[in-house]
Amino acid sequence: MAKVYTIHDIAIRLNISKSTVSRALRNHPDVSKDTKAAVFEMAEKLNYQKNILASNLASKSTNLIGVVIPEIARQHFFAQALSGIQKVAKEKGYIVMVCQSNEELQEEINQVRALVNSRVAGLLISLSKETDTFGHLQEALDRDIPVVLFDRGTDQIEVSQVTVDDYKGAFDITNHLIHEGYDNLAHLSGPMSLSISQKRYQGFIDALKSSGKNTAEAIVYQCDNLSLDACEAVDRLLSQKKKPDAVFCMSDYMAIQVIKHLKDRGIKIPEDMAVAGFAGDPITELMDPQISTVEQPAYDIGVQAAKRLIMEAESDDRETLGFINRVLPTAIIPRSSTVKKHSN
Amino acid sequence: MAKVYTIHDIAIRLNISKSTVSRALRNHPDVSKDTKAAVFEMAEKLNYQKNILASNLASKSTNLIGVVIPEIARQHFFAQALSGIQKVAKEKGYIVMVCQSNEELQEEINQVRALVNSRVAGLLISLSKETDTFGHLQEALDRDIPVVLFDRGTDQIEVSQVTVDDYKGAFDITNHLIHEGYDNLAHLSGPMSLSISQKRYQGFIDALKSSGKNTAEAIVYQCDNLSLDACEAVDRLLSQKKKPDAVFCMSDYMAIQVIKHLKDRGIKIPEDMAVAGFAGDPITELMDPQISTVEQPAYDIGVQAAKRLIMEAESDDRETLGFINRVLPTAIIPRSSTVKKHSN
DNA sequence: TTGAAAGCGCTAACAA
DNA sequence: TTGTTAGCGCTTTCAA
Repeated sequence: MAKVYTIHDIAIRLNISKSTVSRALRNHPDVSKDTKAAVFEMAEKLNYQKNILASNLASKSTNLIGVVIPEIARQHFFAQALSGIQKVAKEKGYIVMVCQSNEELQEEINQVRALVNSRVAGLLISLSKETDTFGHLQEALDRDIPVVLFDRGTDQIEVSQVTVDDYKGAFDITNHLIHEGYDNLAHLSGPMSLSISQKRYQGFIDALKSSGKNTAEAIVYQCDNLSLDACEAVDRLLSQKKKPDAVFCMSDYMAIQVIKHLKDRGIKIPEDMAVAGFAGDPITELMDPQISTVEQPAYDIGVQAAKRLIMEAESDDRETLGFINRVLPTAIIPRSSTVKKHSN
Repeated sequence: MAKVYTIHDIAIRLNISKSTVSRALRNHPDVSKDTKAAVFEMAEKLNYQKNILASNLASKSTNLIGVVIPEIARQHFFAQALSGIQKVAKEKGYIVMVCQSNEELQEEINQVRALVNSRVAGLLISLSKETDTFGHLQEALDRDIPVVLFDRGTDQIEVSQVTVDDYKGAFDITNHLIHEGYDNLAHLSGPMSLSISQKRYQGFIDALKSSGKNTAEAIVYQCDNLSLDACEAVDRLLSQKKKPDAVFCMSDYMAIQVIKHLKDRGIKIPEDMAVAGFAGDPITELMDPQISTVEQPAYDIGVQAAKRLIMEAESDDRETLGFINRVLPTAIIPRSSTVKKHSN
């Protein structure tokens, strides 16, 4: 096993003190150019690598950012956001630790605790669908660890948040449906515990209202389980007395599944039923038909959330820094799953 | 800011020594039941959380597992494998740090270095497509940090590996194509720097051979860029003098894109051209047509790789432990993208 | 500009 | 079974 050198080894060899080596390595201004040069050279020569544990322990701070997301599989959004986070983290010299809550509150709590115990510099969290209590976040804040919520936020606790305009996205895509001539709209919503579900639902409802539709009759099927049983959902849609001619799904993955089941039953899309999703997953463009969706700036959400977190982590006056609540724009992408071929 | 208690605080309050508290907390056998109870009670009362940095520094070991994967977006496989890793890690009390290399060698090196500097207990790596040098892995090994390669391995360095039977999967799916009556097969391979590309390619070739086909004529289009330009690939396929009637793509994502472009040109699948993928991404089942693919035990790869890594990390005699080279089975899933409706 | 010394919070001999 | 002591490798006063 290769010997691991420490600042002590460098100090001995250079006949200077540990402290000077430590300073030199961190590019402290109070170290002469020559000493620095010598230290760096020796460090290079010995292939010295700073012991981060010791460094963090002594300085009482880490360069770790903890990220907790619900689930990474099947969610292109989170993969993208993560890339954004990692890009910023890298630029600023932080290391990212990613954990999944699997949409479970208890797991989210465990992960946050573990991260807090690892003395992370800050926490980036997208809430699980079960999260209706926020003590675990408060614990982090109490320990002076900043928390920034991204995509899935809440107004139950005061922290910075970077989200997307879910309401407007839903409103716009619903409007698009209406303008395409669909008359009897349905919505497959997510669990109402999630703020994004609520906002998308509200956007849907308000778009109906603003077009003078009777929202009482609007068909809404709430899928508490995000990986819905599309088969059942489709059954429900088709068994309505007044069959819907368009359905707005709260996620792209839902839309994909719904489309499959509709096609299996010989239902033409969009002629017999239009289907729209939400998220802007690139896969929607590769489907047949291509799926209309609401694009989210996933990467950018990650970037902004991470930037803000680091700003809060490095601030010496968090009090006056306050919190931000950034809402990034969404954009609808109309495609053939909602646009009839000869309908214009 | 909430006060953070240490073992010192507990010791003072209980009028015992720090060491006893430390032992009690770790459930050391040499501590009386009563003392333990008292310590745990006080720890609970003060909401004591062990400082992992200090603990790790003193014990010269961490409970961190570093994972480096090429890219998480668009790769259901890695998301799944990650879940398997996290499950095992959690069971055994480890924390997982995930990094992406973005298929770049330099980035992979950086991540490995960062992880090594964080004194991880072990490294789980799936090589980037550019990785053709292994000094960074050797550095980790030299520091006595075990490395286990998963999915994307190499025989250039001696470490444990958990992979999948890429060769057989490719062989079987090609055979399936042949048995379905396709005659002129093409293969869209990945970069040959990747062992998985090589093996899948070889499986394809050998299956042709074993059926007495002329492999010299086999159409192979190598996509060095994993996110291939499907449009171009399809062009190439269609411009062959002897147009292929089936194409085996080295990934599901490739297959999805190829299918889209074929359909755009009015080519019927599988009548005019059959398309098969590789990976077993659940999305393949939701596509139209459903895509034949080769299933990989993604979650299980993660589980096995993590178990092995932890075994190596916790072993006090790595020498005699040696290395393993576990190859998990693949299974082909024939679906309608390769099975003609009335073809049996 | 440099060094000495104390200490971050914990673990781990060694003694008692 | 418990306490004492000495670190782990670094940062950070305080003095020089």
